[in-house]
Amino acid sequence: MTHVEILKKHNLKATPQRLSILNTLEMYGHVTLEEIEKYTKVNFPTLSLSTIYRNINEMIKKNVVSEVKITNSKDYFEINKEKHAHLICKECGKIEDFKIDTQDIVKNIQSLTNDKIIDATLNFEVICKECLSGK
Amino acid sequence: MTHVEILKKHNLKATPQRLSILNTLEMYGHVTLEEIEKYTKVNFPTLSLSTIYRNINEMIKKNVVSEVKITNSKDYFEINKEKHAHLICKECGKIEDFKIDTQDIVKNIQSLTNDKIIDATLNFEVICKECLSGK
DNA sequence: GTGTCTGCAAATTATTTGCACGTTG
DNA sequence: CAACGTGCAAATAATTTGCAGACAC
Repeated sequence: MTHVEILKKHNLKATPQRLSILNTLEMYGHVTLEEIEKYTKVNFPTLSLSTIYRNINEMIKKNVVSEVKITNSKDYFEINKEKHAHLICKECGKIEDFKIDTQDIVKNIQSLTNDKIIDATLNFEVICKECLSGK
Repeated sequence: MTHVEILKKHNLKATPQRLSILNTLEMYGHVTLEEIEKYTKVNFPTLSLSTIYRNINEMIKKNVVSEVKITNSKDYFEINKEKHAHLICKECGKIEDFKIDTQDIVKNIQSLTNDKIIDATLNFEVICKECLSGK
């Protein structure tokens, strides 16, 4: 689905500002607010910070974008895709998506509590292969 | 270990301010900054916000306290204990500690990536037993 | 054309800092 | 008593909001 289609599907007008924000998210995968500002302004110098805030919040509310919170670091944002976990390199800080079925984990864990587990947010601290190989 | 001992062990002087913050964390388990301010000031009305900020940050740096980041909610703080996961009730918002060995999960997952997995931060969205039973 | 969106400036909220004084070990 | 910690006020940073004009559909 194109970004235009995604926006329309969620009753958001496909403005150039929104498209450029989504484009930045697409290109960089996981970005902080300042990074969105920095990278997006390269191609869209007149974009204002308040528009970024308004749109990120709006798109989060509509489930187009989601927030990735990582201990001891800033908040990141990503385009909403299939559910996945994150691998966060302790050394270089890179964040990678990690496609595992979180429901598998949920099933394994469910027997350990009386609460009904609905879903899981999983962040793994890693040393990524590049850092491991000393690159 | 008492709070005084914990602080000394980390080269932090055991001031009444720090002890009262730790006491609030102990009593409530997981608290936001505003909650720390609110609850702590009941017994310590002169405590200043900047002292709370300074000490929370200091204690995080020294691993006395840790930050709990949950998608779509404020940051919480807790006293550092054995590694554990969190169960977050979608309905009432309550956060419970969930004592599972995160290393077990790490082991199960390690074969799926070439990154070296060091540790895991696990948050489970749940409906807690109280909400389930309609209380 | 109408309702939504944007940029700007101003308001509000959150966090940090400098400094003079108090306290801990 | 020396180093460290605190409160206060001021500085800075982060986020939100009101409004007038612009744009998407």
